Amino acid sequence: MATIRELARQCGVSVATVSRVFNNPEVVNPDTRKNVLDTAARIGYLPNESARTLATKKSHMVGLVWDTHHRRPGWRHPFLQEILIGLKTALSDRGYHLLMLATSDGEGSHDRAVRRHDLDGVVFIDDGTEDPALLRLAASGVPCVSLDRPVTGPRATHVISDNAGGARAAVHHLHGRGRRAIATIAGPGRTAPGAERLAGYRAALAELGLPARDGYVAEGDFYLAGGHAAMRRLLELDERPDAVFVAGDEMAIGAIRAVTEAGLKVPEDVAVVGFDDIELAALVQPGLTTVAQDKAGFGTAAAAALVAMIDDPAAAPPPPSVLPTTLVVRGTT
Amino acid sequence: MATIRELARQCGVSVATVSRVFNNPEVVNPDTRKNVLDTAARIGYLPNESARTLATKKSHMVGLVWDTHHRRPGWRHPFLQEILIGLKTALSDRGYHLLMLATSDGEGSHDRAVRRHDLDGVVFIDDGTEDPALLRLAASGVPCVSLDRPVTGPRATHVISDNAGGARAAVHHLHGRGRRAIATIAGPGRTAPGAERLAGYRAALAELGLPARDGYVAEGDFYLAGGHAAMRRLLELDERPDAVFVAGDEMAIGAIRAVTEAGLKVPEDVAVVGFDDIELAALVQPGLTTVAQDKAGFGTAAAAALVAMIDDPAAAPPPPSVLPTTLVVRGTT
DNA sequence: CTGAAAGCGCTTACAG
DNA sequence: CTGAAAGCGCTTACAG
Repeated sequence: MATIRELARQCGVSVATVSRVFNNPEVVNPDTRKNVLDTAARIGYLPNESARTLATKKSHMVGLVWDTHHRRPGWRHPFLQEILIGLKTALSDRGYHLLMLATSDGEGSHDRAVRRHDLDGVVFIDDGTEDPALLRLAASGVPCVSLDRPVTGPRATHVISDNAGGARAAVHHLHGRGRRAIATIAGPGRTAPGAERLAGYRAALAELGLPARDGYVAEGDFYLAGGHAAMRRLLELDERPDAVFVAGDEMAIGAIRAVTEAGLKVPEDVAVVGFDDIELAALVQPGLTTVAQDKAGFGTAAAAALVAMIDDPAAAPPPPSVLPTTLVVRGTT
Repeated sequence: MATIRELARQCGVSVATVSRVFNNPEVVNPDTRKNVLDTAARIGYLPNESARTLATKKSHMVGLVWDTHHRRPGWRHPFLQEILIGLKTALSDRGYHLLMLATSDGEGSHDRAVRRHDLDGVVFIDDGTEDPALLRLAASGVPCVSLDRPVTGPRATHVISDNAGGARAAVHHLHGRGRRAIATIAGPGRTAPGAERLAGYRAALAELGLPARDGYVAEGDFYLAGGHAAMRRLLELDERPDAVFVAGDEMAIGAIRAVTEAGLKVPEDVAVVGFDDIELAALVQPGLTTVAQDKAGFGTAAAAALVAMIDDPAAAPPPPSVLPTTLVVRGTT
């Protein structure tokens, strides 16, 4: 592979000049610039990234921490693919690559990988665990953006859906459909989406003057089986709910199954609203009414926040992005 | 950050010795080795990857080419997440990170990124397009493994499901259920899975002595809407099929919808077998009988092939991995 | 078993 | 606008 030295030789200039052509083009004479560019294209010169990183401490790579799955086996994100597309696209438009950080590597932990590779920033996808390496990272001053979970750090911010708002909209919708005995199947309280959606549910009840009955809150785990089990508990109540706001679509589908198995009908006997708007929501019969998240928005917002921090090391971290949600009404309400 | 020089100073040895401790430990005196390791841990020394890569030309990173989605908008993999988990885990166990290669970056194309970053290998996830940059890459001698698509190159191999075998099993299963008018909804002929599953279907018909009727082959696009449209065409045939092998689960779900909309029943009037065994297959009602692919197997097989090529630059590429499939019988047959 | 030295391919003050 | 030189943090023959 041609090196900068070789290119410089062929152009009859110094390596410094070649370097400037690529990094600071406006400072070099237009003619020599053109000459360098042309012969670079001709001989197939490509700057070596390791050498650049070594010299500048900028790797043009952003780490992605996802799935500490040795700890939470089977953990899945409901729309990881959409997030990755959004992230990758937005990042690459700005010249950054995404490095998927391994969890079980010999480097020990994520913060080590970040230092070893001179990563310019990192994005976490929350898996609901408290990873000390992640907290160290956020505290270390490396630009960090966390998805679905607040973080604090000198250069850390997060992007999250308007979970409470979405939950409120769901409950108001149910109320508008004439339902008054509205229960909820919540996500795990240790996750921000779980906690915030539950808070939104409660706020909506208060706004609507509906009583907050203890038994009407069943906690699930965001998975189908959890939703199924939670719904069964709800159906055994003396005052059976006539509607349920479920904090995740997978759980909602499990819940619907439980309703059907009990010989009841959705939405006639029990109306159901989910959260997420996963692909499946439109495919089940009847279609699932749900609170749609801006899936691609996670990636683009994260990339924008990251790049802002990287570009201006002195700036305060951007405020958290709160992505609006949209109620999508289908057949279950 | 502590550098090797600083660590060497603190240990009273040369940087060469420190380097050996990390790269060739058996060659250094046990006592000095221990000393180096201990003080490295104490002062938090971490070897800088860019410097290592610059010196050795090994980056310990593998590129992932996925989603040239500016060209095929909306393209999705039915089980990308499972593949990524398998890949990442297997690779990281061997000390490699995964770099997601951007498509729209300033580097132009994938083969450039590979050279710039000294990537040790690359894995492609087929999107059904012919990317010249990918062909160049495979031809260049960089270790390559392609998923779901044959490639040729001095150090290239691929991993693919036993598509024909799976298709045959599906048709034989339908035949065993007493069906004799068995149609198929095929994937795009330009993709290997599309072509091979169709070939398997035809082979099975021949084995069973069933006629191969022209109208019984409808081509879809692997997506729901395509399966729906294809099924409608099949239902309009004079000799309506009583069974259909659909080359992908999403299409199968679309096909089932078309059957239902036509006032017919699955499986009574038309039995359906899909391919993939996506999560959804177990969730629809009735459950979709389908040919399951070894989803995690893609990642682990790819990682193994890649590492084998990386570890032995002189070796011939490993033969293609053909992953066995499994028929999962549920309610649609 | 260990050290001195060259080299990997860039960038960036510093002079001019 | 351009060049000479130092430096980024490692690895690896080559001697000893």
